[in-house]
Amino acid sequence: MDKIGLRTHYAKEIKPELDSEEVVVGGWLRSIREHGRLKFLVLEDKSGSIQITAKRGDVSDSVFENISSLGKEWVILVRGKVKKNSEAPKGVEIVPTGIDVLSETADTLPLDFKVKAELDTRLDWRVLDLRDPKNAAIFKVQSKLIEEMTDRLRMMGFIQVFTPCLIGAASEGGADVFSVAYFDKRAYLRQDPQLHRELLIAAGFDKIFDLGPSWRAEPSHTPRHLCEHRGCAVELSFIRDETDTIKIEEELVVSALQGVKKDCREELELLEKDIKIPRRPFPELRFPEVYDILEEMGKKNRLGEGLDREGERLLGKWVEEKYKHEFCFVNRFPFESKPFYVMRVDEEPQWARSVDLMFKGLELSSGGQREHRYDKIIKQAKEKNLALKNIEWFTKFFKYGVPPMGGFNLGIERLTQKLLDLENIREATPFPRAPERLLP
RNA sequence: GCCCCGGUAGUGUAGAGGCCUAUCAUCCAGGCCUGUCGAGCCUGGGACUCGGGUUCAAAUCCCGGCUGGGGCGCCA
Repeated sequence: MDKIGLRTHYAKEIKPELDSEEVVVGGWLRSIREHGRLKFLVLEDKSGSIQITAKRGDVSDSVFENISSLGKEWVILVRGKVKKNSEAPKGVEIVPTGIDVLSETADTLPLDFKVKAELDTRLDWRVLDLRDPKNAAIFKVQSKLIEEMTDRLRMMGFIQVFTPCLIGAASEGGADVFSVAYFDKRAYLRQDPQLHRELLIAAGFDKIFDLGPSWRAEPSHTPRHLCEHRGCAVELSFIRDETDTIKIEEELVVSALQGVKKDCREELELLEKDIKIPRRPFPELRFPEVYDILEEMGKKNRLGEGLDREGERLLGKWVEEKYKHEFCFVNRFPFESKPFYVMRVDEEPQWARSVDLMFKGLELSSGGQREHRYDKIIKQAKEKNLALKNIEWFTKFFKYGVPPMGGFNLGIERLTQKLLDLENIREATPFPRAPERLLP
């Protein structure tokens, strides 16, 4: 491809070996340091930063004087000559022959790299906030996580599908849904791509994944909830039981972490994080033993109860102490606490083949084996007091040949948050949607 | 949805009825400086969330609004 764009090099590509070469770099002006007859600029682009050095006499008077009129975060294009210099930060700098201003800023910036602003303020000014390489690094890591998981899935024979975000009937009950006007009808934003994945399995797709958003209309004021989040949602058929989905999920998580550890060195350094690759297999805890563990730790539970926040934390702590592991699967949740479509253990119907993946005491995903037998689905829907008519669009297909299947939906933002120990999940999405935040 | 806590220059803070003409850092403007490292020094600029109330006196106490955070529920 022919050379396109205004630049000849990215900042990172300016190396001492290019000494004396004419280059053009472009980016944001991060710092201006004036020392009378000597002025330093730091220009940063997506690749990194490079120092621009102007000595009176070494550069033209107009370039020299012009530097004083520039401001932080202006977008500039610098033409100049590369100079190898051991006194420069990376052993190299650029002596400018011309500086073009592409864009200026208002007087005072609403954020300041030197002062740690509150998250809410940062999010109000998110675009500027993301210019801090530390904040941008989060999304380079996130991109890698997704890349590794989807590469791995494709390697294992999964194909990517898109299931609808707009649905005609609120699917699961439980979580509240957003409703939207749909011509003269009411539609809902999906809470989970779950049911349509099952239908594709019923169609014979065998191994699929959907990477996309889900919405929850819950006014959750916590550092781990968003109103809009993304999931890597996997579904596969002809499984022996829910432990097959566990194996796939484990594989994905380990691959993702290995990829980040290998390819995100600079980002992890900026974020001051070290990735521990989890030992396999991950511990798997099952109900009702989970009750015993919690009781051992001083928490009483009612039979039929799932995990609450305290339970999650205690379990995380227990696994950390007992197995020295940050991950664990929790299996065989009480059917009482799960939706109608899960598969129960036939011999012990109070327990479901429902699996959560926990990471550092937080639920990362939900899944397990789904009920594929029509009669059972109908029976379970009745038990949950669902109006059969409302779910007929889904259940009717199970009369026509559906194999055993299972899957899970792994929360991308939660994985990112826990992996990087971010205090708030809102830091793990560029433009978070929370009960009080719909802009920018 | 329930409970708890907060809101002071652009940003982050100090402040606990009169010591507030409001602290400090950063920021912005101007000045000095030939090797800085998100420089340093000097001068200047910039704020009490809004509306009521109590009091001789309110950033400070009380009530309400707006707004943000946290805990729980629910969940990815």
